[in-house]
Amino acid sequence: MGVIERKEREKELRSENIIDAAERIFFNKGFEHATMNDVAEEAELSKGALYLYFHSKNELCMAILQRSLHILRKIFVLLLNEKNLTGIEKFTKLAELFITFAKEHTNHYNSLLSYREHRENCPATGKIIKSTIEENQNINNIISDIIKMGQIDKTIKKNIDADRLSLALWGNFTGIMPSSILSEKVITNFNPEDIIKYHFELLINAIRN
Amino acid sequence: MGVIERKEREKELRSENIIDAAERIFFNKGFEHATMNDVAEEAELSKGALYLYFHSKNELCMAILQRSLHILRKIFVLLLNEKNLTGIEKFTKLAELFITFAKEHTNHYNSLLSYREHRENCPATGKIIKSTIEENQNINNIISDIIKMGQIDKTIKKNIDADRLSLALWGNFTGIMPSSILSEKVITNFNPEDIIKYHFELLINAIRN
DNA sequence: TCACCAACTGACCCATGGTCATATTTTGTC
DNA sequence: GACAAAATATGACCATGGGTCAGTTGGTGA
Repeated sequence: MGVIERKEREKELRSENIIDAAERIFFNKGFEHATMNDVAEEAELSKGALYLYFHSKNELCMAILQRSLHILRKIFVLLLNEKNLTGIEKFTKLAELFITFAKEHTNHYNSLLSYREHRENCPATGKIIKSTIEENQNINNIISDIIKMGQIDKTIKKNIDADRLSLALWGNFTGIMPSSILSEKVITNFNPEDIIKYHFELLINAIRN
Repeated sequence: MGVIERKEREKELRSENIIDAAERIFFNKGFEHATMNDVAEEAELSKGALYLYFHSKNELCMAILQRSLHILRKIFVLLLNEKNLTGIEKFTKLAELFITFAKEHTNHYNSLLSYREHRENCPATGKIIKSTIEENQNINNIISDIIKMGQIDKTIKKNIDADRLSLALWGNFTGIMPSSILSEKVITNFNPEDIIKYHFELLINAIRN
């Protein structure tokens, strides 16, 4: 009797459906202006039911953020496993992929930037928070691994600290600059893409063997 | 009769007092958990009075953020005007100063990271938003100028794009990584300081003449 | 002394996150 | 099929807090 298993699957499905609905609502109205009633309606559930699956509005948001990280990780994994590319070539492609991600998954990219805002209001013990941290860690490891591959195939200098550099890059990727301050046209004519690419160029020069 | 002038001064003073109170409350309770009633009480005013000086809670927050930028700018101006330092030396000191700022003005530093959150809910026409953008622009110009000084005194490569590099650095400084994701002990043993310093090291290698 | 006006007050409005007693559906048992 | 127990869902309700506004206060200038 796979009743329990089926129920578990259904519960998982409901949860995913709620996140789907939340994405549509949050991405459309913005986190602050979207209400839990909106989400409930979109999910074809009552508000109370939402709270059977998520502790709070913030946690629901973290679930979306986790998805964003998941998408990005999958993209990076593809790069990591690609044959016929040297380490430094993969490293170069990182910037490109990230820009593509920001362009093609703009809403998800933006969700990453509100990590702080939502994270603070979620208990650290939750499953969602844990997955989020795990995804994040994975992404850093992938970047780090790409650098290390470059050191093995001798296209990246041996003395580069792969772990530190990967963290620095990640910080740069998710810096608030690209999407907010920079997008104030008043401030600059450069677009975020420009800046990220230029920054990468300099780093590549610094680490190339 | 300087009555009008005096009144203007007093109004300005009130405004500053409110921001003082708001800092004490927001920095203590956190933006989300602090209420306008708290701020009003701390400022020894009624809630209604706050709204004579600031359009919204978010705008009050932007006023704090503007102060943060102002503090940081003053620090950077000192560096810019320092004699007896070459361009590359000043550039090197930028990282140090920023880390010091983050350590000694942690609350103000954190306020910078919530730019997006508050910015979205403020009309672009407001005086506070304008000053914020201006301070931001100034800081970018200072960083850019430091790089250009290095190019003049030949300690920094001629072909470095000062404007783009300054924006990339600013993005890195205000990335969400340092204070949030990185501070999850689970993820890494490095502290933000480490990462920023290492990143700078690489860049310095790349741009040094 | 008085009219005026800017500064200020705080009771009030209302939107919304979150709760909970109740209702509905599903499941297991006989 | 009947029925109790458990799981799931409902939506009226509550508390909170951002924001408003009719009314008060007190300084100013005539």
